[in-house]
Amino acid sequence: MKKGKATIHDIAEKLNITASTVSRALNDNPRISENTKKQVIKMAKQLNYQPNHIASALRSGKSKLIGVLVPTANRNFFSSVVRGIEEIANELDYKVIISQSYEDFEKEVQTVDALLNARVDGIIASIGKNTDTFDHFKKVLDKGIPLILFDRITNELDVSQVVIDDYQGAYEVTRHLIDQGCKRIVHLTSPKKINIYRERLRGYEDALKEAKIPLDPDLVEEGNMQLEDGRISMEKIIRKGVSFDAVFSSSDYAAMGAMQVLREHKISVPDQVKLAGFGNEPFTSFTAPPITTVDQKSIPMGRVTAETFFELLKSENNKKATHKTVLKPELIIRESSLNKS
Amino acid sequence: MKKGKATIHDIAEKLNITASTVSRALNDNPRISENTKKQVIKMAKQLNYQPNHIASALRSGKSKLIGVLVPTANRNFFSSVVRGIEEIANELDYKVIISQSYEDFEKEVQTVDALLNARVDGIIASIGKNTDTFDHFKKVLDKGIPLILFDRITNELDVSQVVIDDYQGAYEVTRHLIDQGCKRIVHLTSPKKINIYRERLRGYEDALKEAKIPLDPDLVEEGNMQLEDGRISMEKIIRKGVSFDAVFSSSDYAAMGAMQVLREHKISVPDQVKLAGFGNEPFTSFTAPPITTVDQKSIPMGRVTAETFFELLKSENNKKATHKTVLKPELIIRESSLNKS
DNA sequence: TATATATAGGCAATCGATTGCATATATAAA
DNA sequence: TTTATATATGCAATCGATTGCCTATATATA
Repeated sequence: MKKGKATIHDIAEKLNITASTVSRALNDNPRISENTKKQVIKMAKQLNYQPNHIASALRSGKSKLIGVLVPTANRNFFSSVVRGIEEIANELDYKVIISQSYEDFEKEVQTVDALLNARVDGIIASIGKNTDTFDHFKKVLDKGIPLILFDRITNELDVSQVVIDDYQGAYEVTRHLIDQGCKRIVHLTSPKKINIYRERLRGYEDALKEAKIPLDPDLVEEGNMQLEDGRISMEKIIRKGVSFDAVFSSSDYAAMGAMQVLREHKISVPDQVKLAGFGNEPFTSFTAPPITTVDQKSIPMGRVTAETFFELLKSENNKKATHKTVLKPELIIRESSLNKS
Repeated sequence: MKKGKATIHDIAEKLNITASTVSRALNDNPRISENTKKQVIKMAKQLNYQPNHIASALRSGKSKLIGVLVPTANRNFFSSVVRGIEEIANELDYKVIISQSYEDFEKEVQTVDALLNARVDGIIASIGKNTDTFDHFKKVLDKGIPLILFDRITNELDVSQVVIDDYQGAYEVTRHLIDQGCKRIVHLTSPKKINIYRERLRGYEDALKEAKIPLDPDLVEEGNMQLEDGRISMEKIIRKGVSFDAVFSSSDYAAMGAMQVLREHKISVPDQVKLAGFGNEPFTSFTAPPITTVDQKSIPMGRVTAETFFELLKSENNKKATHKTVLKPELIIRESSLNKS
C-alpha cells in the first residue's frame, strides 16, 4: 500500500485518463461513458480512494457542513431535535457541527461567527433567552448563507421557522385543568419574553377567558424556568397566601421544582393541587406522580427543520419565500393532573 | 464593499506586498517585521478579512475539526462530556463535529468512516454497547489519526483512555448499603460485558466479600440498563421470591425502573429496600425519594479527555505513550438509601 | 575593504478536486 | 462527399492559504 492516500490523479494515471475524467466519472456526470465510469469506480475501490472533502469544498465552495446552534445540547428537547436534524443530514451526506450558546448572548454571537468561519453551508439555530438583537444573524443572511430557526424564534428576521403551536399546547393543558374542575390555576412563566413563553401565556389566558374564569395576576409568577426557579416561584405563591387548585408551568423543570415544594408543604398532587408542565422531558414520566405535560415533537421538529433547511439550500440562490411551519403539540395526560376516581 | 470576501491577496495588493508576506504576518511569523505585521492586521480589519479555513485546511492538512462519537447525545452524561470537550476545543479554536452511533455497530463503523472522510484532525469516542470488534478504530490509528477513548473503552486498542473508577464507585455504593445494614443486595448489571458494567460488578462483589457477605448469584440480574429493563429485572427478582433488602443498579435509568416496580408492589424505598443507581443523571435528584447514585464527573471527564487529546495532537507524529486516566467518582448519598432516623 | 550573517520579503509550487472551454472521433443529415 | 451534431475526454485555470527556497539590503566582523 502506498503511504499517501490515493487521489483522483492516481486513479487517472492507472487508467491512462485525466483527473477531470475521473472527477466527472465519480460524480456521475453524463458526459462520461458508462464504461469509463465503471472502470473508474473499480479502480477507486481498488486503490481505496477516499474523496478529499476539503479540496472539494475549497473548489466548489460547499463544505457539506451544517452548523447547528442550540442554547444547550444537554436538554432532551434540543438533543432530540438535533437527532432529527442529523438523521436527515446524514442521508444527504452532510455533517453536523454542534455548538452551544449556553444562553449567553456574547457566546452566541461568537459562535455564529465561528460557524461562518468554519465555512458551514448553512446554519440552523434556536435563539438564546437573553438575545434581543439580531445583527449576528443578519450578517449570516447578508452573506447569503441559508438560515433557519426553530423553537426559539424571532420576527425580526426574515427567515423560515419551525415551531410547535405553543399557544395551542398551553391552551389545551389549561383547558384540561379546567375540565378537571380547577378554577384557580397558577401559571409559571418566564420574565424573558421570548416567543415560546409568550405564546404559552396567551394560551393559558385564552383558555381561562373562554371558560369565563377571571384572570388573576396574583396567580402568574415569573421565574427563569429551571427547577430552582420553579421552587422559588411556588414558595412565593404559597407565601402570598392566595388560594389555588392547579399549577401550569411553562417548563417541566419548573413544574418539578413546584411539585417538590408542594410536597414539602404537604400539599398533595393531584388531590389538592393539579400540576402540569410543558416539554415532555423524560423525567416527567418517572416522577411520583408522573407529570402531565405537552410533548413538543422534538424529533419531527428536527426532521422538518432539516428538510426546510435543505430545500432552501437547494433553491436558486438560497432564496425562497420564507415560511413558518407550525407543528401540533400533543397533550400528555398523567396522574399529576387527574382526579382520583 | 466588494462582493466577494477579501482574501490575503486583496490585502497584499492594497499594501503592495505579496500574499506570502500577508500569510506570514497573520500567522505572526518572526520573519516579518513588526511594522508590516501591524499594517497587514490593520488592512485585514479594514477589509473585513475572514480567513478561509478550508483553504488553509487543504494546504496544511489540518482541518481544525475534531470528531466526537458518542452512543447517544441525549443522555446527560454524554452531553456533559461533550460540553467539557467543547470548552477546551473552543479555547484552541477547534470545532466539534458530533455524531452518534445509537449503540448500533454498523452505524458506528459508518460514522467513523464519515468522520475520516470529513478529514477531522482526530477522533474522541465512546464505544457502543454492541461493539466487539475494533477494525474501524484500528483503521483510524493506521492512518495516524489521533484517537482517544472515554468511558466506554476497550483494551484491544493501544490508545489513551479516560474513565472514572467504576470499580471504586461501585465498591463505595455497595459499601454504603452494607453500612446501612443491608446484607442481601440485588445488583442490576448488563449482559453486554463492556468495561464499565464489568468493573461495577467487580466493585459490588469485592465490597460484599470484604464484608464477608456471601455472593448470591440469584441477586444479580442482567438487563439492558434502560428504565424498562430495570422494571423487568426487578419484576423477575420479586417473582423469584428471593429476599433482598437493597438494590444497586449499574444505571440510574434501571434504578428508576426498579423503584417504580418496588412502589407498585408496595415495597417502600428506603424503609424496606434501599436503592442506589449509578451515573447521577439529573432526574435522580428529582424523584421521591431522591436516588443515591455515583457522580461520573462528566464535565471534568470531557475536559481531561480533550486535554489528553490535544496533547496527543500536538505531539511528534501523533505518537505518545498511551496512558489511562482514571478519575475519582463521587458517591452521592440521598434518601433512597438512608435509614430514617 | 572584503566577507559573513541577519533580516525582511518575494517567487512559485502545492494541497486535491472541479469546471469552462477546447478537441477528437463518430454518427447523422444534407 | 461534405457539413452538422453528438459523444467522450483532455487541458489548464481555479479555489485561498501555506511554505521551501531564493534574493536583496543592511549590519557586523575580520
